[in-house]
Amino acid sequence: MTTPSKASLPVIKRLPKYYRYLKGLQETGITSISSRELAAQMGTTASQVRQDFNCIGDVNGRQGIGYSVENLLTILESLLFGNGERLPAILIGCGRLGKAVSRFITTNTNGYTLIAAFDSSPDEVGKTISGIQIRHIDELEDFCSEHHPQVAVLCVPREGAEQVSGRLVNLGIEGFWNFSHYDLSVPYPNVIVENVHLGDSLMSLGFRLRNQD
Amino acid sequence: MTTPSKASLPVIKRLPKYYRYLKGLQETGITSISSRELAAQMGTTASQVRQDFNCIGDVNGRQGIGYSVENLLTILESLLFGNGERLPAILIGCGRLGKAVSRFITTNTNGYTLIAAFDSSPDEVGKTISGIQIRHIDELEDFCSEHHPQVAVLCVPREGAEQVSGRLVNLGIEGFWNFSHYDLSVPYPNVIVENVHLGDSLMSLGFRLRNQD
DNA sequence: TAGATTGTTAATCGATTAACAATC
DNA sequence: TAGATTGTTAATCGATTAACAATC
Repeated sequence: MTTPSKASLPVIKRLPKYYRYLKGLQETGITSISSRELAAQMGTTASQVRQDFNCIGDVNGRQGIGYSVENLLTILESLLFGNGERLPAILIGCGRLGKAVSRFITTNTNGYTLIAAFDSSPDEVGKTISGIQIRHIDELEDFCSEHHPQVAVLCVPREGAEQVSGRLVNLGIEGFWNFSHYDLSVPYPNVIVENVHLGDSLMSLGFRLRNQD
Repeated sequence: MTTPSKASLPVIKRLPKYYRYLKGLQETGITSISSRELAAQMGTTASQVRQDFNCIGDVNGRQGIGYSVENLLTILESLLFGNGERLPAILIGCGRLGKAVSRFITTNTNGYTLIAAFDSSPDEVGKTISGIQIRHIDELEDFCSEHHPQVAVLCVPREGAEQVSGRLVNLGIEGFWNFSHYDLSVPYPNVIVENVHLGDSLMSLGFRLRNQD
């Protein structure tokens, strides 16, 4: 019996990659895979695969045979997507980028529902974006205390990002996806931020540190 | 005299954060900063700051005083942006997301110029996006061998990403910014890919490993 | 059975942090 | 000078890799 140790951040970051790769295997009808083969295909080591699997739960690997693809996917799905409920997300900023991203969220992601959109321009308020009425940013606090969105997608200009991210953190937003070219990790040290850059371009993803994995 | 050791990947990843923070200091008129204070403000340790600075070049810190903000910015700028020339970038996929991202590149990033845009739909070809005429994707090879773009921004649907990324790697593209919900690191192990995910959503940035830092 | 592969412990590697002499 | 701070070496910490008995 395994006592799954809490997965470290590097392990957690590898999980989506396992998930997508195993999903591909499942689609081609492969039902079982060894750590050695999985590692070779994914460009890592068999040791790492086994170490990783040992902290995510009861993977039930069978000596001489390998792991059940289906079983691994079930475990990874529950870790990555929880109970399958979509996280309620709100969009902040409904300009060109916000419009495209709202479409991206509603059509290309499985993990979220967009429940509201906010903008500071009176011209945009009342208009519809991906089937959702745009609200004025002043309604943010009232809306959040009533509907408790968990994720905020920031599509505001750089200058607005700092102020609005402060409000969002205070409102208990769990994570954010930030397209504002602004580094959110400085003001909120308790929030993990993944920054992605090429030159000085920045896109970052933030989430609160949870107690468990 | 310092013999700057080659910076490791974790160090490199921290550079943009130093850059942005120091830029903010410069704007408020601060000309000098100690590792201790910089670390406190950025949420790291003074040791790490000094270790990092020691591998990026001749930072010329002065005992008892600290580092010159301007000097640090100069060093970081040259590392992050090279000679200041904008990297020629091409956009693949001119749908809703592509349109927004093209705007984002031309207005919010300093490191790139968008030199071409491609789409597979004949309806889009010939139209203009952020001031650039959309070409048919079949022209990709010819265009690249003539103009040698260094970065590709992928805004195609997930299904198209694998095939087109293979073509781009063959064409010598140095880096890509990928909005296609597709993990590029599996097929190209020599390309460093930063994946950012929240649930099953994926955005990734890829770049070829260079010999030097 | 024999070959393959797991689960887990030990060894290695690398990154972060601490310490401190040098010196502004 | 005395206090502050660097540059750099040493110590610690954590993650990755190797090894191997257990066993399918």
